[in-house]
Amino acid sequence: MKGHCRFSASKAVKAQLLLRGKVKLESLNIDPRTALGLDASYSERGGVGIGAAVLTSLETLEPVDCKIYISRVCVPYIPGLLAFRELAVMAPAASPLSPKADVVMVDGHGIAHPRRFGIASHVGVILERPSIGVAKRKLTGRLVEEAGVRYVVQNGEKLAVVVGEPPRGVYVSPGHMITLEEAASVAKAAVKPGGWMPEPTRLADRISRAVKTIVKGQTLISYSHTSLCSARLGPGVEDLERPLLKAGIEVE
DNA sequence: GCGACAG
DNA sequence: ATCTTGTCGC
Repeated sequence: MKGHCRFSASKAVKAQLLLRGKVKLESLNIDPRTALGLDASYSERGGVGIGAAVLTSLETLEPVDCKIYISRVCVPYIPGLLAFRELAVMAPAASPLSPKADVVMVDGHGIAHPRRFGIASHVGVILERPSIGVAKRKLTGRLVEEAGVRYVVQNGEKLAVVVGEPPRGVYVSPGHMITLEEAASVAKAAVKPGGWMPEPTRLADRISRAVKTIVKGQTLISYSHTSLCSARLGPGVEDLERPLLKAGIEVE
């Protein structure tokens, strides 16, 4: 039987309004050497979510460690409330690695959000780590160009910097414990030559998608970085242990 | 009422 | 984000 899913959008909004008071946008004050890239994929028919956290060197832009968390999901996607859907699988994947990361980079917006509390801010506050939002599309605000730099602006506030040329570009906004300028600088430096997405979130995206094929019962042909990963399983997906082990992914 | 709408 | 066939381009 499918478990009940209770989710109140109005209560979620209230939680955001409460938690956003914790956000600090002060300077990072260091040169970050590692970033933890976060993303999630879903096997919708099974109602299963896959959260991936990839610790990435900002010197080499190569992955150095990876955690996967898989669980049933039931919260719907509602624009502005993305975090409530993704955090359930993203946070458990991220917590063991976040102490080792200088900054957390999340697929989605930071303060470039209607209530200034996108998923990257939410993650930063929860993990108490500096965080950056990297989104492929704009959620709120308008585009303004200033001195050759394009910003997302709302109510006179600069919320995000556009890195690259959309749709082959990303909107970068601070999540927590970092400034807009620093967030943009870190994200830009994490884009490989010829690439358009910063490596930490790009790697998290690729790995979570690779694991999704296993969840769907398909065979993972080969993806070199999955061997770096270890997975943990939430309630209701214990039957995935075999296929994951067979694909070379350690299960804790 | 209308347009916009991360993943 | 996911689903999904063929199709267009490097």
